[in-house]
Amino acid sequence: MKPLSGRVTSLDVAALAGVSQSAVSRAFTEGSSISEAKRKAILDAALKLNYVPNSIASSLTTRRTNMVAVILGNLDNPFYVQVLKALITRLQARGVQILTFTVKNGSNSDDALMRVLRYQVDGIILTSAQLSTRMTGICHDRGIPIVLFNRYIPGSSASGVRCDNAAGGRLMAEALLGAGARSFALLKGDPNGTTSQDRQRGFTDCLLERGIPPVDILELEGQSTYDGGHAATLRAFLDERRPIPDAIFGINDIMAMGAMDALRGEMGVKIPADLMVGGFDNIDEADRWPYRLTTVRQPVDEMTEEALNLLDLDNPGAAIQPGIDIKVPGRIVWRSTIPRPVDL
Amino acid sequence: MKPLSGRVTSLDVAALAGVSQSAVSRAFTEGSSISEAKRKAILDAALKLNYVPNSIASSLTTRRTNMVAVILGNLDNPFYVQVLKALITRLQARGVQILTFTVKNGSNSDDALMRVLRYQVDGIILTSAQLSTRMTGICHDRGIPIVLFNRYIPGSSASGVRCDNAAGGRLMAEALLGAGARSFALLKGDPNGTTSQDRQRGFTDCLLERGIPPVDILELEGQSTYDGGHAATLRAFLDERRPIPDAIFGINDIMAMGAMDALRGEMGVKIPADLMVGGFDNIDEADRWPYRLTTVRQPVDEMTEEALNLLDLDNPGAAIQPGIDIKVPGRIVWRSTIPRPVDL
DNA sequence: TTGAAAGCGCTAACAA
DNA sequence: TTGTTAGCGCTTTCAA
Repeated sequence: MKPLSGRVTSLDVAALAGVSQSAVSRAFTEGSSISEAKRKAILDAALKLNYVPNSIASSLTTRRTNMVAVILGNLDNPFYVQVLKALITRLQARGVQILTFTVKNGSNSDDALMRVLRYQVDGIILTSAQLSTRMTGICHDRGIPIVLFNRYIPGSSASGVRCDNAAGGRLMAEALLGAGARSFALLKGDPNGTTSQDRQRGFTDCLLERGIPPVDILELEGQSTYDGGHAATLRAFLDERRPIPDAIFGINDIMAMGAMDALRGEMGVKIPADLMVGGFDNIDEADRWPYRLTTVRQPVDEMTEEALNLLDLDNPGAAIQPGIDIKVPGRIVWRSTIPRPVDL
Repeated sequence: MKPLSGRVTSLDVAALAGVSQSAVSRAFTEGSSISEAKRKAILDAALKLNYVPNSIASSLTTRRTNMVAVILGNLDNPFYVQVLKALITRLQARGVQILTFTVKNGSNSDDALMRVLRYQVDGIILTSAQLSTRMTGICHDRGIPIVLFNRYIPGSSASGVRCDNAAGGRLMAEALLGAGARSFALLKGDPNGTTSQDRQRGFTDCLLERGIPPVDILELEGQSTYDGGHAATLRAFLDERRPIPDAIFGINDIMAMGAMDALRGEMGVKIPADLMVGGFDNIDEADRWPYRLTTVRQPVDEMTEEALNLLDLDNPGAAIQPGIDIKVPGRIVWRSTIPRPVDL
């Protein structure tokens, strides 16, 4: 009895093993009551027929797909690759499948969300873009937990985890001030992202509080990308011939790296001698020889862990908690782009 | 009639719109015969109820999930991130969902494949690891096309796309010879990957043919990672004090970058004055100021395009073609780690 | 163009 | 511990 072309179902296995179809189902379900002998016979038959249980079919009855959607903005930023990796690792370990989506940064994720909903995912992790209240509503009605990663929707009840971005921005301001900087450039990121906004705000607020006049904080649009950071730096200091400040803060590492390459590669600026630079994220590249970037570390592992906790995949039925907003603190990783204060 | 908690089905919509359930199904199916009036009424009702069609349920009857599995080895290599990005973009544009998997490099992907098969994916793209003939068989029996990306299984009938890695290796050997190199180091990658093997073979074969004695080709194990390339370089030239050769070829860019950082950062070697370096892949980072790496470009767009063609998602029923193996040529991208021959 | 009815492959009561 | 039976939410004949 060779496996016929196409599909082998539990019925085929049942027939070969001489049991009922439900017995087959039980043999493949953890903790189902079935005798060892029968299970073994069924597994044998299944192997012989190359039977693979159909999760799609079982999802229909169990109302669980064991799939989670991960919606990402920007895979050009290594930080989010790192996040994706961490999520995949954790989710895979739990036997959960990952439906991956990308959404252009700043654009609305409603479409992506709608498509994902059709697949009856058990949960959604969103690292990108806007989320309409209508969508939050739909997910809520359907009992699908949705977790925002490094993002929050002001006034929404969606849960999320994020780095304490504002505090991180302040940390960097303090670090730079402590190292003696008095004039600054701020490489800003995606204007729609709360993440960028918070870091920027924390940074400038702190500077202002410490008496730095607004004129001494030059704001540059870096688009959150390497190329954006590179281009903005060139434009400001080469094309527009603005004076080089004491320090530049890239709202994320990848922009800071773009700035560094522009500064050193095209303008011969020495870092940190001529100018200090600070980043945010602590991506792997920040530790490499060309950069050795002092930055604010985001604890990816803790953050992804918390995100999955919020998803609470083990408690399907559980009423979705109203907007829990977890803020994980970042901390400075000292490397060589900012002289470290000796007072430690 | 507010949307009840939980699930709204086509039946609910049918009730509200005053039509049969099958009419609702038709309203949501392209090219189904249904009157415009009815369709509009149904769509209205659906909107009112926040109805989202259940793809899981429809997959059961149509036998198509519109999901494709992408199995990846190594997201630490930016090249594969680029591949993933390209695949996501293309697949998403066609309305296909992506089930993402990672498999430890060199390990067997059977488990991942089995899990994926349960989800009745319409196709599989595999960039990683081994693939047992049993698995190829199962996929074949079930009519699931499987495409190997930059990999092939010698003697298997699985289709695939790859860069002409051997030819690329030769290209680099020629480039280095042309620039005057006579002694070499070869940073090898994953010993189980055909990709690495082919590049290495092409490289050494060419060198040998051109009269370079084997003693002048030092082989280093770089594990296909930045850290691996970095460490192997340090070990060979710093710890073991081997003489620095004229040139080093990193089987992929990320290893070459690791080597460059080790050479310049820890040993003060000048590139290309003291030693030339060649890479393979042409990842974005290779073009950046600290590296400006001369490398063999893999045409990611063409390759992913071809991969999807092989998948042939539009012809579900079509008998799976027997092992088509597409080889796309790479070409040298000249930058500054190898002096460019003037004879052009 | 429409609706009724029969499944798709599985799980989950319910009896035995 | 088992088998029987009734769905899960949809698509798809088949008649009307």
